[in-house]
Amino acid sequence: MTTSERLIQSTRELLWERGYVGTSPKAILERAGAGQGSMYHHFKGKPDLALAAIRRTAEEMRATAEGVLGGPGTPYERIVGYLRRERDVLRGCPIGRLTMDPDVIASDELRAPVDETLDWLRERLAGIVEEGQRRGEFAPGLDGEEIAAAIVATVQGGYVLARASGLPSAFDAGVRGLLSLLAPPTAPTA
Amino acid sequence: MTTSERLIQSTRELLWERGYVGTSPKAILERAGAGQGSMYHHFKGKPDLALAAIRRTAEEMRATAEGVLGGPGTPYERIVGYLRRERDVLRGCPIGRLTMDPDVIASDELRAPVDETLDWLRERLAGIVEEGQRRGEFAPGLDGEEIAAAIVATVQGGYVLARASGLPSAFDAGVRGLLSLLAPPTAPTA
DNA sequence: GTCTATAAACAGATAGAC
DNA sequence: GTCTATCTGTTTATAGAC
Repeated sequence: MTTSERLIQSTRELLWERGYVGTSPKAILERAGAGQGSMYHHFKGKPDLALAAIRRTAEEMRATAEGVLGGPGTPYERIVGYLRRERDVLRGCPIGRLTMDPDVIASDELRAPVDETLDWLRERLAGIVEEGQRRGEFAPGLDGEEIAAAIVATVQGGYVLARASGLPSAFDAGVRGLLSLLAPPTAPTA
Repeated sequence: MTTSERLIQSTRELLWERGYVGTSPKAILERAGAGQGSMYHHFKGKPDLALAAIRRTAEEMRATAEGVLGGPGTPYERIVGYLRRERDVLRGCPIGRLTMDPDVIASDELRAPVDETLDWLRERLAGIVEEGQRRGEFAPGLDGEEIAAAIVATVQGGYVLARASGLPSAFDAGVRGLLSLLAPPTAPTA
């Protein structure tokens, strides 16, 4: 792996663990096994390196989600698959957590990939919900965009509950609650 | 206001704006208009002051929530009232955001008030959901604890969506989505 | 109680040798 | 391209004057 690549990977890890404000160039360099010079040769500075790292994480997250959402199954099944997919719950969402970082939110450049990723996810889910409505799986009165927003919010908020309590099961409880409300009448959970 | 009190208030503001990692004693002292000596006289250090600030914020948040949840109205109405109450959405949740702070999560002492507050809220909502079930407002098959977890998660995740996009409406969309699923059959939204 | 002085370590970046 | 100085300011805390 190239030095540039090692720097990006180390930054991704640290942004996930400690956020932007909590991550120092020194920590990145130590983890990457590189010196100051390498970082400032390949990147303009901490914000530039962080941007590259966030973009990379955003790409991967999108690909992972698409793997489930674009897979086989009915719309409801794909949504369940997305909500139930294996997650390192206590580590939180590497993209969503950046919204609590003051320096990320203060920078339109750093915020952009975060916004685009969550927006894409919401739109992708909205389309699936609407597909489910056309198939008679979900009530026709529902608003696809709003249901999608509720789904994404439940996931992001689930991380909050899990990290607060230290229990991954807190995440699952929220997901089960949402799914029990969303469950197609033809296949009730109870 | 006493110096000790000004220190706590300044810390509360900064923890909300920038989190624990992003808040320095220096910034607290400047905002409180106090010197180093005052802080180390009244508190053992940054973690001790932060703990006092977090506890205070937790108390207030609980009181605010109880004001709506313990107020008049049917269970469904009180839940709607809680979800729709005025919020500084783009500022995020002063308690929930701390779960993304590595130093808060790493400390059982700092995490405790965060955990207790969200846990209290979840239990309070669970009781209200169960009350609604007894009144025939909600489907009897639902699990109160899980629905409560979904409600809290939707709020916490709503902040994430709003801050990512810079639009408070993103929060509202998620809330509307959840409420449309939760709406009692006797009073549909559509 | 509150202030300033001092201090060791860190943050973030630049300069220039190799 | 990568490295090691070097540099300015910050972080977190202690010491001691007032």
